[in-house]
Amino acid sequence: MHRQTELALLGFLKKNPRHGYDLYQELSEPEGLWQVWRMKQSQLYALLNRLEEQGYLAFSREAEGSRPPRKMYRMTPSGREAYASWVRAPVERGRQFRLDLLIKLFFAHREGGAVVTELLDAQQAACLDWQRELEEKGVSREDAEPYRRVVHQYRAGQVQAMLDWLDSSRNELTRPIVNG
Amino acid sequence: MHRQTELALLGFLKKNPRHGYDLYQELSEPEGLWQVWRMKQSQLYALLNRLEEQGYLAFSREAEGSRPPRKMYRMTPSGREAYASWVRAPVERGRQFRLDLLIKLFFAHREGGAVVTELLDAQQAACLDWQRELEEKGVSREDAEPYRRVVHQYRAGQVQAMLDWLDSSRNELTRPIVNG
DNA sequence: AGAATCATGTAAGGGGTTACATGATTCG
DNA sequence: CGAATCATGTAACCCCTTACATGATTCT
Repeated sequence: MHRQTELALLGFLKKNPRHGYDLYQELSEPEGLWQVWRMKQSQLYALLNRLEEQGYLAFSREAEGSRPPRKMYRMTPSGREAYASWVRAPVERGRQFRLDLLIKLFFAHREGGAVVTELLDAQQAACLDWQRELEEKGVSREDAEPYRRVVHQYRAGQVQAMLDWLDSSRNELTRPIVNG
Repeated sequence: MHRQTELALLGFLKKNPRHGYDLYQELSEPEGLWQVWRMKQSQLYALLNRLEEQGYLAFSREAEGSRPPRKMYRMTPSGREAYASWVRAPVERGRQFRLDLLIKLFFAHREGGAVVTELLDAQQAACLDWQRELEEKGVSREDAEPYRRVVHQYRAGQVQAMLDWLDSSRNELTRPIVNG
């Protein structure tokens, strides 16, 4: 249970089976996920292999003329389950914001409905917990060590920026769908 | 020229030669660098090996009774140079703040004098450049794609949080030294 | 004719993590 | 006597990146 960013790829396969090359085309669109998650083609193929080994994907080979036969990937039931809980689960560490949370948000948003809200709410709760922990550790200005104060202020600033951004994202991503 | 966090270790060797075990003791002090940079002992030994291969460190073995002989590391002139420019150089990407910049700050601060100020100034300039770039890319609210807006706002929020924190750190780390 | 597209991969290497190895000495 | 300290490392594994391989087809 270590690496799980790759579960995101399942989000591309919810509706139709697709093959790797096709997935890479969509992944590379500069208006989409590419803004936050970039990889080489070979890396995508490696991730698909892993997802298949883990039982989240299954494929059938479809020969077409002379080219290497396409591997048409489809989600397994266990894949659907893993994806559904992945996309709703908040990230725990601050460093996972930049990549994992933005990826989750991409798929949560395109799925529409309550998913975005669930994710943003859960993430906000997680951030508030984190903020409380930081305050309890309480390296306030009484602390004699300047470096400790600076480190603490860095973290506090990060959490606060995340909370602010979560608020603004709720406005951006949930209202327009209702009013459209 | 890829990995350079390890140059930080040179900062421990400015005054006296030290051996690996000793360095690990200081690195592990919970009030110091340990707050932001943690590693296993074996990792430290690996980094020291690398620094030696790169010519930044030299060592002499000092046998003492039965134990494995200490490798007393000292900086080479090239090491001194590399360290001096490392500690003053700002980080370019946002993700290097959490680790690299906080480490730089740790050493810049303990060295006292103008080094902290130089680092903070250079980093502020780099952040302002980055902020300007983001504004030029200008994904403002006219942009029709909600996801692009959200990604942009995330980045803008990050830069702003960093700029605010750099300001507060200047107060924390430069004034107290003058008034002491 | 040469480049880009289609569609899959393998190989090599860099970097980190975890676990394990060694063997005397000092502490409780 | 057993645990922690002192002081060095090696080995295995995981993940990602870069580069290269293949071979037909379609675009310019």
